[in-house]
Amino acid sequence: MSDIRITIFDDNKRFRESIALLFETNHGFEMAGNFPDVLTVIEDVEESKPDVVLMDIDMPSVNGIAAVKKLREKFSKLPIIMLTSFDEDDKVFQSICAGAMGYLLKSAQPNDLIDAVREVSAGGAPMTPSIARKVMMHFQQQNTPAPENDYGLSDREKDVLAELVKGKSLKMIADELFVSRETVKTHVKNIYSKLHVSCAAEAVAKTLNQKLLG
Amino acid sequence: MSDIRITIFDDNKRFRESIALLFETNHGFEMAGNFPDVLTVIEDVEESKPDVVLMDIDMPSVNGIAAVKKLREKFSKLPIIMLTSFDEDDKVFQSICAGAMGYLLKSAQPNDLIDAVREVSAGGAPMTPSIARKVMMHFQQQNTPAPENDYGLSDREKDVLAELVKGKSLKMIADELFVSRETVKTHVKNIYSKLHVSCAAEAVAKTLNQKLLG
DNA sequence: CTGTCTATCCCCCATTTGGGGGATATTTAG
DNA sequence: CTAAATATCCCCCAAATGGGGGATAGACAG
Repeated sequence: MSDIRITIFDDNKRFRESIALLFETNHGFEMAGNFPDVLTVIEDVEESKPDVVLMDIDMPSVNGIAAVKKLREKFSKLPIIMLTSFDEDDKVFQSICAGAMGYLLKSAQPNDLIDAVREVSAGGAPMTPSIARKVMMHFQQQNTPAPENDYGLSDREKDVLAELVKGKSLKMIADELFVSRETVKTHVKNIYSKLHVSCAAEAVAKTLNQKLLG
Repeated sequence: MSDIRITIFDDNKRFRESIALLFETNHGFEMAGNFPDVLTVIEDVEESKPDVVLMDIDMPSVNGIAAVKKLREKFSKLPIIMLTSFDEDDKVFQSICAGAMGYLLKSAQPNDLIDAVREVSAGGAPMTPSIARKVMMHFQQQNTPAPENDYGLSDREKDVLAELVKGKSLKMIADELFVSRETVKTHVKNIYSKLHVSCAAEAVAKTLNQKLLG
């Protein structure tokens, strides 16, 4: 097994040097590159050909999150670990969405860093427990149907709404549900009134955005 | 600091006993309950009052995922760690969506189990690296706009589509964009044709479901 | 029993939508 | 330069939508 090649982007020279020292004195790792900014991040990565990128989240001038986005577009599978001094929720989430696979505090122990790099290059996603929990919570929220927030829609109204979401016309819905078009129309009117919307498109948008249906 | 109380649900008696032994012989832990099935999971948890629940994902009769859902509804903050013999993607995802906070293989080392319980009760989300990665990937997909999948919509068409998603009528869109209603209509026609849909509601559904707009 | 909620149906009718034609100007690509 | 996209606008017209009104029957609660 060949060494894991690491490229780091961080504006702090001291920190870059400690990292370089850390990985060069450990077997199985090799520094590939070492840059103070992300102005030419794509080229830097192309030339240094790292297996793992370490990216400072807070850099003056161009910020690390934007750099992650760029890298993700160009190198879709390159593992990136974000480094930050503080536990800043917002930025961490933005990084994750931008495509970073891991997230660590700079204050982490050298051993944790080493483990994280190993883990990410083996297909894992190293992160601090508190971040992991936040990601999970967010994930759950996104994937659960409605809590109790159905605006008091009746079962039948939900049936109709489900068909509306599929793009069906009143007539098609009437056929699907074996009732007259007029009945569907009444349900639709009531749905609009309960959801406080005034047309099908808006109802569909609200339904999907708020995950009103299971 | 008081002990961390643990309740386990697993149909395998041997396994339950090993777990009990493991936690009883380690300082800082205490077995609260020990059940072979989840038939009365709510009552079991109410009575044993655990800080952490260990739940086998594959149990005969009633399955562990459904049990997690029930628990999550009743005890919204109780940390649950899923245990499984194999790395079954589907079930793991279902568990996560159901509200489990952690996920481990039964073949994990005793030490890992202990760490996981500590971590989850401290607000973390212990899971194997490969699961962490999958969660992250899924998370990213859900939170990124469209890759290249915009069906060849032009910029202007995206503008119009964005207004449609807001539930605006053709006339309103025309005013928003300072063009005539006819222009909007043409754009809408082209959008329908590019998205292969035939009405506003369907276009909105497709747009939101596939996150076609940033 | 009475009232409310729900699902079902009906009518009228103005407005909107969507499908079918075109047309022109500008920009982009080959 | 020529062709393809793109953005803008126009007309016709059938069909659908949405807003208003009202009605009946069953279920369920107080």
